[in-house]
Amino acid sequence: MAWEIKNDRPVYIQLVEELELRILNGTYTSGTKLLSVRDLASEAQVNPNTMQKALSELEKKGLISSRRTSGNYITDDEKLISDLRTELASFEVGEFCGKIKKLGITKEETIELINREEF
Amino acid sequence: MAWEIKNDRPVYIQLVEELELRILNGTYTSGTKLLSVRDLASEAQVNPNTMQKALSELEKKGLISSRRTSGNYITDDEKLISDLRTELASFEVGEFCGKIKKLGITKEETIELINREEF
DNA sequence: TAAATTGTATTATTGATATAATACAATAAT
DNA sequence: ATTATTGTATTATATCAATAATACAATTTA
Repeated sequence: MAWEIKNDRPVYIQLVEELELRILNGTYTSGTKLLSVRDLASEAQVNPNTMQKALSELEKKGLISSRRTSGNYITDDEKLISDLRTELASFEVGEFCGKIKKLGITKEETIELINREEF
Repeated sequence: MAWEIKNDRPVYIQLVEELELRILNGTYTSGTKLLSVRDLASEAQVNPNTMQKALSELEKKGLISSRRTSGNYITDDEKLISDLRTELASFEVGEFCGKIKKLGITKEETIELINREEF
């Protein structure tokens, strides 16, 4: 799977975002085991330490749980996942509309632009 | 005017974005003189060196021109401003739709969410 | 003319981030 | 029982970003 890591922001932040996205959109199935730190790091072509940092952030959010010698597991709390997905969507909409509004684009123009996009 | 600088990304990048936004949306009038580096830095509560770095980025883009002992002037090329505004709007729409799509939100849901926003 | 303001450059210091290279104890796998 | 794998921790190095503190020449302002 594609890991598009850029140089414009801290790598570990981008890893957190990508991992979270994959949990929220179901790419990583609730309750299942994740690849190991080293394998994930290899896949994303980053240092294992950096991936470890990202995973520890995800554990803080309750999205994964790390079992010492077994691996990292996606949470089985599907309501948490669903709620966070809704929350993230709302956040993105708010951020986007804030930017667009500041540019002086109207709501109608915005919807027109979105209608031209492929989904 | 409000300068909302956060810690999540390089400060000078955020300054470039805010300055560019103000030029594109007309807050800073085409052809007029800008505040001095020091005054802008004071207003945004950042180091003058950081503001200077942001201004030099804007000059690269052609949005301002610096005159040695006189000050920084907003470009009088209104077509450039208009074009960049359209370009930025398209970019934001594309980025937003990409994120929303990855979350598994449909176009209809997205438009519904936007309709609830204030503009 | 004298003083203040301008953009710009320089040097130094600090903190955050990323990578590298190991290391270890506990458990899983063979 | 032995080996391999796991998350985790440590130490070191390099780079970028931000701030601080000046400095200077040219020009504008008083």
